[in-house]
Amino acid sequence: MVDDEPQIVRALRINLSARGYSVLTAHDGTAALKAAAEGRPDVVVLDLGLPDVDGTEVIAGLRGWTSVPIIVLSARVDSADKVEALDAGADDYVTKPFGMDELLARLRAAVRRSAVVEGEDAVVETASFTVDLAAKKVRRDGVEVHLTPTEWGLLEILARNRGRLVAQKQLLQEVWGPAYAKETHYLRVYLAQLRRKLEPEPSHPRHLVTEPGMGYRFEP
Amino acid sequence: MVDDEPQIVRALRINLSARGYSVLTAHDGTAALKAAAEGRPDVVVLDLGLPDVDGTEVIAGLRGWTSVPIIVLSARVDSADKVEALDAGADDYVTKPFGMDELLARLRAAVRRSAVVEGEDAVVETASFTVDLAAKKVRRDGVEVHLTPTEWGLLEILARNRGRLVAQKQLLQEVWGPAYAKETHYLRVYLAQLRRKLEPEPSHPRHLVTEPGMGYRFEP
DNA sequence: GGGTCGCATCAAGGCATCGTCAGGAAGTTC
DNA sequence: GAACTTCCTGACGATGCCTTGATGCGACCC
Repeated sequence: MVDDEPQIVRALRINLSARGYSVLTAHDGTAALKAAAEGRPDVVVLDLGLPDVDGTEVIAGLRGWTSVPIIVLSARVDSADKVEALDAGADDYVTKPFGMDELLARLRAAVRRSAVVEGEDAVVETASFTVDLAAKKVRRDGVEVHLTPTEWGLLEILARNRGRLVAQKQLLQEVWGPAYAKETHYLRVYLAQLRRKLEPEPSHPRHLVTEPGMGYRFEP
Repeated sequence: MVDDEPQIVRALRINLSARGYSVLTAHDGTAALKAAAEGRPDVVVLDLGLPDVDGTEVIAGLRGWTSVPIIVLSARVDSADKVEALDAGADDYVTKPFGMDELLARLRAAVRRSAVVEGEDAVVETASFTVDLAAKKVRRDGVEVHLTPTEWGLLEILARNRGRLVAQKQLLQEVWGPAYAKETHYLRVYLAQLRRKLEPEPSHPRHLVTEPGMGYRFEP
């Protein structure tokens, strides 16, 4: 959050913090570039009327090394300014005075967009095997293990809830559908298959643990 | 370009065409969704006040299968409308009347952003063939292999998601359109053609791998 | 000790999905 | 208008997955 007007910085900080964002602030362009390099923000809100350097130079300075979303704030409604800032690499341009709702919505849109880009591969590791949730791959001792759709469906839910107990009913409903909530036999068959494929000692599972009477737990 | 006011459509078409854009137009939401599915635009400019369906529904309809940038045009300045449209998945929101300069700058910004996403390694190599995503060309043993548009569409998605499993539904929706999500037979036919053209042993594919019941995977 | 309940394991049949081939419709090019 | 390309569709056999039943084991209650 880059602005030289303390009251705006303050208002934004309060609003953003209340919504769970963590906020870094800077009051001029030089400090902004430094803070961005150190803090690696997920999105930048940049006021154009800074005391030291021109706003477009800050944009250019950021764009030199990062594609972080930049939302420009400005009191200037002249379209030439907007064009200049956007063409310099800004992602959005909001004129002051602005509605907090709108700024937050534009912020969400910017973050959402860049989240898609990152598409990080969430990988869950255990002592004996590795689950790549994005690629839908499982490796054991480096070699890839083939899973059937049902096996993968089960493992995926357990891995996404790793460390937590997942109820039998939930597993059945999410993998087989709402009508199968009581077919607990399916779980036994497929958990046995998963253990045979993944556990070092299938009969003494260490990662795919049964919680008798309740459900199953993935222990990383 | 989706708007029910002919004069706006006309003004935009002239301006955009003069700058080298090719423009598809639609005058209501239904036609817009159809045109987008067929024409695969690089960016969508969408007026919210359409005669048939609500604008946010058009946004939702697009977001169901594509992440194409959507710039919303609207006469409504109320911030609640902006928030609704942006949260529905729009990338930008411009209020009428708008400056053509500004709209064009926002358009450039939107296209630039999505270009960055695409700018991953443009060349994907395997042991037996090479895919050049930027040039849309495939070479095998140095010689160029001709692919039909559909074959290329499939290979492109798989190559961009190399290493990752791509669901059948996603392939069908992105290549054939949202209405074809269940025509899995198409995939079998075209994967067979791609394998025949690219794999050393088409009946034992090593790079275009089937994951039964789930989808397909490109292994570099 | 007998009975019940929940869990693990194994095996086998039915059936959904996959790969393949081929023919015809629609559109393009010359 | 003929030759060609591309796409869609149907038929067929084969693979492998899901389901289901049978059996054994341990924990717990009576």
